[in-house]
Amino acid sequence: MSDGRESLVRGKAIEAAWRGQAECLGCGIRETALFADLREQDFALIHLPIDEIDFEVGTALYHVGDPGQAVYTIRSGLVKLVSYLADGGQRIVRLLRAGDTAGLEALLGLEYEHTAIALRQTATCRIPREVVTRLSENTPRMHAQLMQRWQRSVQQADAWLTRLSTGNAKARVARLLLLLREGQGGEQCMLFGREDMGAMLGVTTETASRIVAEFRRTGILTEVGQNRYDCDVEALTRLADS
Amino acid sequence: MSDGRESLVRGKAIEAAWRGQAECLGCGIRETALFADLREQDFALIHLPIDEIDFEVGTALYHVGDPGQAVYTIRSGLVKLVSYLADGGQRIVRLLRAGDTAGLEALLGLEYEHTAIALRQTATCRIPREVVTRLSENTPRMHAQLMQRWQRSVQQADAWLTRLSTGNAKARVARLLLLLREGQGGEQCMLFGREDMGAMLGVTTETASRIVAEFRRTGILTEVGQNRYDCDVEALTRLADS
DNA sequence: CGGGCCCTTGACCTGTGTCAACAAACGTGG
DNA sequence: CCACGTTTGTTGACACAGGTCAAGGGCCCG
Repeated sequence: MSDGRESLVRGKAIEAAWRGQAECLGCGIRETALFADLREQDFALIHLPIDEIDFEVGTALYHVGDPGQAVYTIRSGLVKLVSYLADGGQRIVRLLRAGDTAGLEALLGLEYEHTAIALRQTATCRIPREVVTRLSENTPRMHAQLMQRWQRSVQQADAWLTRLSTGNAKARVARLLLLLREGQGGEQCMLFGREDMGAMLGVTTETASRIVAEFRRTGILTEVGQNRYDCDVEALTRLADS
Repeated sequence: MSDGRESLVRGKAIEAAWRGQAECLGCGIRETALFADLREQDFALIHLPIDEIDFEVGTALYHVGDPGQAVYTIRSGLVKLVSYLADGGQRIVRLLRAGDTAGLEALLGLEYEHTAIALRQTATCRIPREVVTRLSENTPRMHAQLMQRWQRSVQQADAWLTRLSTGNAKARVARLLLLLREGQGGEQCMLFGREDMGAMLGVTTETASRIVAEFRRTGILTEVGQNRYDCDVEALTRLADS
């Protein structure tokens, strides 16, 4: 079970000291993050601490239904957004990577819509809601960035439906592999638990397992380490649109 | 075939005269629309014509790939957002109803991400991109509304995945019917072509047809007119979470 | 009245879910 | 560091939901 609530018990979030505006300004990933377009003067508007928080694999950034008090910029790692279904099952509706923003709904004063769980060791910046609100009231640059973030979320959600939840199981797995490969250069890609794969693709754990196993037998995937695979992009692309 | 491109040929969009700011101010559905929170002074910022455009059933508001020059507020009717798949098939990723906004991606200078097609006679207001841009640069009220629109899109996309693309076909149809019923009071709901139903649920036309037919035989649905059905909400709710 | 179009239904077959067993990997505590 | 229990991945057998292909019927429109 990769249930976030349980995970919180065993895992532990590591909270770093407040870095403050100087750090934000010089942040290594700022150009891809929420604060990308901000100018020096804008940072003076930050009046609340922005914490750097790391999450162990399996721990939750936040849970569905929690009051949304902050957004999170993903500095590195991988986060799944989980929706729990009426029947108790779960469905992963999106993945967030370095540069992505989690919990935008907090900016509207809403509760979080999903549970966000780290799939790998993940580094984040926790930005209090009020900080973003104040910035976006005072600079159109923040405003534009927010629109882009929202648009990206919608686009990813749509792609998730059309690419990962459509077609037969083999094609879905192929598309997922291709999606994982891009965004981490090279021909390699890192997989995760079969249960999570199933929850992303809308198939059972067994089906996910069977297909990965078959891909390995046919040489489309070659294990090069702990859940790390080398993949035959050619073959996958062919399978992806079938 | 309910292909938007063909539809444009037979259908015809009816363009009304420009109503201008006075009309917007007094618009009957403004409180639910994009301009909901605007104040009187804000309307002075509108410097381009906002056309009222009606679309016949089957005609397209815009096509995927078109340069996004405007957003559309749906005044009444029903619009499907269609994504075309690699294999030539199509998938409906969302439905827009009165008060919803279509084509928000235009505000970022992007091409339209989908093809938007009227499922019923639909009345819209076409708002040029520059109008919204200028408004949102000058009033935080526009800004807040836009955020809400984006959030709503994401939420709907996620719900589409978890409710309409998960579980067995019967449950999906049941959830679709419940979704159609809400938002048009009463126990009634209006269906559309089986092909469209299939494209929404990720099943074939035949499966959609079979299930609707079965629901009619078992009395869960009762036809009360041209594609209009009375539905047993109890039974549907039971089927929906199975 | 004739031609399409869409809905419905049947027969058949394949893909996936389900249930169950086992193996491998992992973590934990002695 | 090893032994044990737990979790996770793999595989098989089987059943069934849904896809596919094909035919027929109703309805609207020209």
